[in-house]
This record gives sequence, C-alpha cells and structure tokens, in this order.
Amino acid sequence: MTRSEAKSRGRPRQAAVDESDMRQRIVAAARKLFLRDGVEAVSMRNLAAEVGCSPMWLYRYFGSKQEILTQVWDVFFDELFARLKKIKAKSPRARLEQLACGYFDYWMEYPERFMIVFLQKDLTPGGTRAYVETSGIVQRFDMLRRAVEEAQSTGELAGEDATNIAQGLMCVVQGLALNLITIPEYPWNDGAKLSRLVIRSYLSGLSARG
Amino acid sequence: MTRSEAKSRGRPRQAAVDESDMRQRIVAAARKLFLRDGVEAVSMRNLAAEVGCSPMWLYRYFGSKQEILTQVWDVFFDELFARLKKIKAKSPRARLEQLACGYFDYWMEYPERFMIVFLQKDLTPGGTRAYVETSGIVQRFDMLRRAVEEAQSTGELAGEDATNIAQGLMCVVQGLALNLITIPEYPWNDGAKLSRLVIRSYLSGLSARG
DNA sequence: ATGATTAACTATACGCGTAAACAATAATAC
DNA sequence: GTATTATTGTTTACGCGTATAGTTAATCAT
Repeated sequence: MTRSEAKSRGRPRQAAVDESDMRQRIVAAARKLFLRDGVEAVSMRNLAAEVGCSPMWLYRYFGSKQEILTQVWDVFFDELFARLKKIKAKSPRARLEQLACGYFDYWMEYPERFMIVFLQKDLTPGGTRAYVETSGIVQRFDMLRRAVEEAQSTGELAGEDATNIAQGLMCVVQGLALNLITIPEYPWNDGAKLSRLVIRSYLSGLSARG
Repeated sequence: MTRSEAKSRGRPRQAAVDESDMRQRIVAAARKLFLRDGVEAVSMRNLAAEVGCSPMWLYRYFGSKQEILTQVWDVFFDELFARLKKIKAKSPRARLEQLACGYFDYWMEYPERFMIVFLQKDLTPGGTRAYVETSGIVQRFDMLRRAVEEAQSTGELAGEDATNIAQGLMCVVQGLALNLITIPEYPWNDGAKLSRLVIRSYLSGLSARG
C-alpha cells in the first residue's frame, strides 16, 4: 500500500503532495495576469514575481508558458460549458439554437478570453495540438452533436449526418466570434442580430438540401 | 531674416527613388521565409541576412516586423481576390456560392498563408487594426455584398439586408477555414463537403426567415 | 565518515524584436 | 577653411522564453 518501490540511490523524489496546489496557484496567477495584461505582455519573470518564486521554478510544474496557458483555457471552457449545460428550452430545436447562441454570447461577453484561447500564433508543439488531444475538449463539443440528434429525432431539424451538422454549427459560431472580436474596427452590423441571423438561417437551410 | 525657410541646414534627406524597390525586395524575402519557416521562426536578423543588410536597416523601410507582415498579407489577398474575380457562373446565386467556396478553398489550399494572416497573437497597435483601416481590405470584401445584392435582384436569394447577409457569409467561411486549418487534429468530416453543406444551408436558410 | 548517485534548485546564456545610444556623413553658415 | 545641424547607418542594451551549465541537498553503498 505504502510505496514499496525498489530503493533508488540518489535523492528521493519530492512528495507530490502540494504539487497540485502549487499548480493551481500558478494557473490562478496566470489567469489574472493574462486577462489584465494580455498573454503576450505577461512574462515568465512577471508571473514568477506574482507567484513569489523564481522564474525557473515555474518550469518544475509546467513545461512551458504554453502549458500554463492551456490550463487557463480549461478554466474558461469549464465556465462556458457549465453555462451551456444550464440551458433549458421548450423544444430540442430551440435548445440547439440557444446552445449556439450561448456559445457565441459567452465569447462576446469575454472577448479577452476568446483572444487568449483562439489567437495562438504558430501551432507550436505542445500547443493547440496537444490540447485538443488531451484536454477532453472533443467530448465537450459532443454535447452539440447530441443536441442536433435530439432536434432531428423530433423532426424539428432536417439533414442527415448529425456530426456534420454539429461541426458546421461549431464553425459558424466560431467564425462569428472570430470576426466580430478580432476585427472590431470592421464596420460590422449589430453582433447579436448578425449571429442570430446566421445561426437561424443555417439551421433552417439544412432542410433545403442534404 | 526670412530666407531660412528655403534651404535646410543638415544633411539632405535621401532621395526616395529606390525606396519602393527596396521595400519590395524586403517583402519578397519575408514572404519566402515566412512561408518556409513560419512567422515566429523568422527573425529580423534572419530576414536581414536574406536581404543582405543589417537588421536595423530594415527599420528604415518598415516600422516593425508586423508592418512587413501586413505587406505580405496584401500579397496573399491580391492573389485570393484575383482568383475570385475570375469566377463566372450561370446565375448570380451560383456565383455567390462559388465566391464563398472559392474563398474557403483558397485558404484550404494554402493553410500556411491562412495562419500567417489570421493567427495574430495579440492585437498589437499597428497590427490588424491599422491593416483593416488602411489596406483597402474593406472595399475588397464589398465584392461579396454586391454579389449578394445581385442574387437578390434576380429573386434567387431572400432576406433583407445585403450587408448583413454578406457579413454573415464572411463569418461562415472564415469560421470554416479557421477551424479546419488551425485544429487539424480534430476529427473533422471531409472539409469540402462540410463547407458546401454549411454555405449552401446558410444561403438557403435565409429564405426561411428575415 | 566517505564517496557515489540522483534530484532539486539557481544562474547564466542564447537568440528574439526593437529602443536608444552612438558614429558617420553631407549639407549650410560663418 | 571651421562650426553647426540634420540625416544616415551601426552598435549596444533591454526584457523576453527557456536550454543548459552549475550548485546544493538528500539518500544509498561502502
């Protein structure tokens, strides 16, 4: 039960007791600074100062700045999906629409968060790639596919492949958020109206053709 | 005492004759290196070596790396819109669809270019902001709005506000490209099919509701 | 004890974008 | 000529992320 490892020769590895605690402290500090100053403007030296440790100390808990960043992403996605889960609607079709709108609205409400999550410069190893593969984000988005299937089961939504439809919807809301948030100087029409128009049209239009 | 205005005292400003030539050389070199190694990996020192000058020499012609980058964006948009202009179709509605698809396809064909253009980390001053305001990109996208109006004029396309519809379409194709290109490890369905489904559904769905 | 071995932690160093200090140059003013 | 002054071009310097060299500490075998 207690560790009956073979005895190693050198200095024993440190008990990873408060490791998780320290990680959380770092992520919390990072979240705060990222939101306040932007990812770019927060240096590992700044962050270390905020946490109260040496810059390289951070590398005991995270392999890179990027790794800390992805932890912050999780914090945001937690909040976002918690919000989406709460959504109730009078029909599966209405719920699907509200899910899409809710997703869009969340990012519009916290545009800095959107930029922190989606404006990754280059796809560095350990960046987006690893995140999608390890964070369970794929499962989270599966919620959208199930909502599509439900709406289809009641006949409120046409089209064949639910996966396809859900992925399309993802692209649509993501595209809306991307454009409206990252190109604010473009003369956009009202964001709320625009998003509703697009989402509603897309879903309605599925009936027209497979 | 009134003639001090005619002649200046110091060294005269260099004739800006081959200024434009030098700028083009720099942009061409940057384009090449950005595509080969990624924006992040190309340093001003690298670029200077490629051009055959000192790193700070570049700052005579461009205020920053970002400024060079936006010139490269223009090169890509030139190519993209040249391609779109060539599109002929048997009806305005079909043309609109092909414009949207063509836009998407261009980025899918050159995903590195998409990343170079759209994956800006932070919106630094002089970055995206200045670009949208000074590059004439807004006028270029107006082509889409006109295509929408044409399709409406033949009754092939419903919905009221052409601007709104065009902007929605922009968001849609941009979102498709963003997701498929920057999250390649996500289990996307076939990109060509997905994009056609989304674009067609969106346009069809406009009829269903204002 | 005394090494040997290994982990924990720190300090230094590199290339980055680029501001600022600096040096060189070419014109006018005397 | 020399002095003054504006422009040109280079060098140095800063903080950045982080690899790595270097230092200290903790455990074992002897």
